[in-house]
Amino acid sequence: MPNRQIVARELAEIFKTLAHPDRVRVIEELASSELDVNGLADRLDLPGTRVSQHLGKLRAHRMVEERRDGRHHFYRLTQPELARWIVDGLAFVEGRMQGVSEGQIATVREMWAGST
Amino acid sequence: MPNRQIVARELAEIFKTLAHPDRVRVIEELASSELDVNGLADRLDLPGTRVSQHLGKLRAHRMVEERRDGRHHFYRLTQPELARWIVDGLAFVEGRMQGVSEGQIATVREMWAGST
DNA sequence: CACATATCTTCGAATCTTCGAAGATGTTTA
DNA sequence: TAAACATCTTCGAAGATTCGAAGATATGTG
Repeated sequence: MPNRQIVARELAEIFKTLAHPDRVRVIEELASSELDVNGLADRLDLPGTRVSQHLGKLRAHRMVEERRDGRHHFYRLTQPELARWIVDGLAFVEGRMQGVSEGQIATVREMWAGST
Repeated sequence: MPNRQIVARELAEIFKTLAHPDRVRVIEELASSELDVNGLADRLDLPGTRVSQHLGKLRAHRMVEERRDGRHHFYRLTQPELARWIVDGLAFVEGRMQGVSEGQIATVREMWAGST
């Protein structure tokens, strides 16, 4: 009856998949629009090759889906609610951050969670 | 104006802290009751020394708080809502698991989320 | 005080992750 | 077809994580 353990293992896999700042940012970008690798690389100011590697991991865990159009590979969230859930996790960030006020966190929360 | 990056970094820290099945289980145990290290070790069937190491990491990230009574160190969640948020993450587990039906996941969800 | 109990910390090996560089694949353009 | 473009995969070094074992602390007990 080790269901709890199996579920805990799966949850830990999800957390591991999200446990990199670049991947968090990728997901938050994809929350608002489908983008290709270079589109993401531009917005996040990261080398395209690195974005590709992160997408490979997100793809392996079925967190993103790919649509190819010519030489472009467009990505979108498999489950868009994932982005919202991550933003909800900000509740556990507040009070842990040096040099960033709660107001600033609220601003980011709105940018990400937001309709803006 | 790299607030988004700072916030992404903090979120990734949280995910990293949760990115181990034992720590997920520790948090879900603490959701229902305060426990000492051996109490956790018994319930999770893990060596106490390992539980202690995991608690050390959770403590470092202020996810648990310690109360000492004699030689016992009792732990509880700093923010009990954390356990609920983790359970909400199960929404992103379903469909990814081999050998465990959705009914079984639902059962675990109830055990953890639940009033039981 | 000596001893047992409860927990923490340190150490080191095995394993995993990250990241840039280089090479492979597929697509469009000239 | 050659060249440019977009992306993926592989490789290897540097760094981080995990885990048991051993040693350090602190608190009760006889």
